[in-house]
Amino acid sequence: MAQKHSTPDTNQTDLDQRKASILEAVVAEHVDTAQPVGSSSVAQSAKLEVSPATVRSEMVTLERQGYLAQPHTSAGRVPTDKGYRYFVDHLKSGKLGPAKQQQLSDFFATVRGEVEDVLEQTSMMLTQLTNYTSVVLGGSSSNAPIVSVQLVNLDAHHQLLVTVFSDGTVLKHSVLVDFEAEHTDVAEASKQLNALLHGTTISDRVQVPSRQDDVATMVRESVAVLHAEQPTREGEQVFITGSSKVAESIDGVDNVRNVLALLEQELVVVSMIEEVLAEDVAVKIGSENQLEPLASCAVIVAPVTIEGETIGAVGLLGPTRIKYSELMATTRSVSEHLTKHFEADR
Amino acid sequence: MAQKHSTPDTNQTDLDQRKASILEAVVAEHVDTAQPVGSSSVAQSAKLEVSPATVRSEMVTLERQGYLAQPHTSAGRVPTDKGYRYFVDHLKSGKLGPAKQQQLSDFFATVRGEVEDVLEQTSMMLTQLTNYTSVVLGGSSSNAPIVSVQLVNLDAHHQLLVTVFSDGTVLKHSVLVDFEAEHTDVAEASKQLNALLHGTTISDRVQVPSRQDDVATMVRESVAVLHAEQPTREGEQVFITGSSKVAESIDGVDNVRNVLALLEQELVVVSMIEEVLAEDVAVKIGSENQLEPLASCAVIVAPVTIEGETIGAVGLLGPTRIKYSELMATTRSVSEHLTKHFEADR
DNA sequence: CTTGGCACTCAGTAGAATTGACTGCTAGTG
DNA sequence: CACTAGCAGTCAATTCTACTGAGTGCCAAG
Repeated sequence: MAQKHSTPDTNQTDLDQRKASILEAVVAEHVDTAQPVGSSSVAQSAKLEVSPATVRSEMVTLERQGYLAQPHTSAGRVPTDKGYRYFVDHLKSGKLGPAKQQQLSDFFATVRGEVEDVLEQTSMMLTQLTNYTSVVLGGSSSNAPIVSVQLVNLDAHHQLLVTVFSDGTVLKHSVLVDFEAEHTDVAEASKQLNALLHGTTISDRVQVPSRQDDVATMVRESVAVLHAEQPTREGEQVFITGSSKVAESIDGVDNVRNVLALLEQELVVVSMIEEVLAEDVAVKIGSENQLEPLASCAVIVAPVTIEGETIGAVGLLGPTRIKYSELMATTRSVSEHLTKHFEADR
Repeated sequence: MAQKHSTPDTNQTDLDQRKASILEAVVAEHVDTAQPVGSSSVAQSAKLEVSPATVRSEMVTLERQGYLAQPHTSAGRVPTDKGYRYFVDHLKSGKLGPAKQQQLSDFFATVRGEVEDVLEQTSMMLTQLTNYTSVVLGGSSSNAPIVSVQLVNLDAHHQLLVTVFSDGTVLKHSVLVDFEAEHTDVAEASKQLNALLHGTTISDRVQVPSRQDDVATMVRESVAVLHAEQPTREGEQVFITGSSKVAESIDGVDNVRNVLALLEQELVVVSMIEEVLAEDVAVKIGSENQLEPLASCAVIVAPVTIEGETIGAVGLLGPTRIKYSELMATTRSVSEHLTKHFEADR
């Protein structure tokens, strides 16, 4: 069998040179026009000098193999998710246009301020640059050691616990007590808390005093409320920009609604991004996404690392019909810039 | 002239009893069906027992006066913005269904945590309750006096200034110095800052030491960076929930996009809400909104006050075609609950 | 002033005819 | 055997036509 046909019919991961070119041409044109593309236009555009008829027969096998699909009999072909996947996998990493490269450099040269602000502005910039929805993730603080803890009196029954972590994150929690707290006691509790917690992380457990006086009570309360932080992944920072772009790039009102609803659930977004990162895959196409509403979307993600450790991520969300090469380059570049930016800060 | 016609033709603010009923009926049915409403259905639904023909002639004058409009000759009538305005102005304040009332009470009975969290959850609840986009605004911190200031060492050149305000707001700023800061110096600077700033507000100007030693420099830097906060309205908290509802309630992809884009610019939203509050009007209908993209939207806003002072706002955004009575009651109720909630905290 | 009646208007719908961009197939060619 | 030209077939999209029906404006009579 395999000798009879020059192209074996098993599910192979590599395609004929010509088939690959045809697939590439189909992707390119469909990304461009949003229309199904026919054999004749492929025959013209692809480097191969063959007749439309030949292209057609190739497309038939590409369709059988699942790389292309036909909306209906008399229409042209459209890439399937698998088709895009092949295209992406065999993409030689494109580079960024010099104009955009410049724009990026300029941005990172001028941006400054708190980490949150930088991340948010990066997200905005990315949206503006690509015209798609952008997601930027900042790492959770739960691993950083505590640098300072302070209990502040708001009123007699009402204290505020302010915790500063070594990475600059600040967390606040209110602490309520059922006695009238003296200023001096609050100060003392603050001191003890510092001694107790300095250098520990939020997941470390510490020995709290069991005495029943006011100071000890406040210390116990404070530690408890801080440790309660753990399970809820507070401190994860998510910046989603350009949700409105969903409305113009995704079609179908229902789709738009579902994707927007999804974006509103930030936790879902975070876990989605993390899943993608964990698999060390930078692109998820259509149904490759676990989340049903994203069946018509493509997600591009790149990690932000410091000293080899992933501390965040940069993501883009668009329809499957996007310029993968360009957007992947952009995303990669932004993540690299961010990495460099944070390393310079240390 | 005025004697001949019982209804003078000048632009009066009050309508004939019967015209009012007709307008009301048109609004009611159009809100319900989203369709233009015809004379006969009005004749049936309105309390008045008149023939469709009579209704028709009344509708002609209502249209001439600008309360109604016809999409095209052979269609029914649709309320104009002015029509809705009249309807809203003459609405006797409706009340909330007992089910929703219960739901609200339950929510506020169980909600707790930081102010931000309460506001955010309120926004979510409001969206869930109404199925429209909800905006909740928390007051700016710039007016609250400072309770505590602390300078924390992150590394040698890198300090973090943590400021706590009497209302529980916490602000952080990084402070960079070009010398290696001693731990003891940082502690001393922290102490001086506290002495200097405790009790002042962010807009108060204070005397800073002019000495050139390390401690004084850090103090100066810190005060400067804190006071720089002023112009940018940091500390305003905006919680926008249910943006995805825009996609289902507003029609026209372009409209959806524009409204979403607007919501993304939080500053714009804030100023919009503030404008509405300043005029002490709770509802803006269609073109009454200054912002062009909102021409097909209605905005309902209610203030949240503590001791007579406005510290925030609760808002709803939907199409002009909404149940004003119910939603206004809901918004009012939520704002009252919030007000009570925060007063109880004091 | 109100009403029933009537002619008129016009968006929306349904069906038929047409178009045109495709394909799949087949027979022919180097 | 790979390729191609040509042709018949398919089917969404478009256009046209006729029709329907909700709703109006107007008028004449009560």
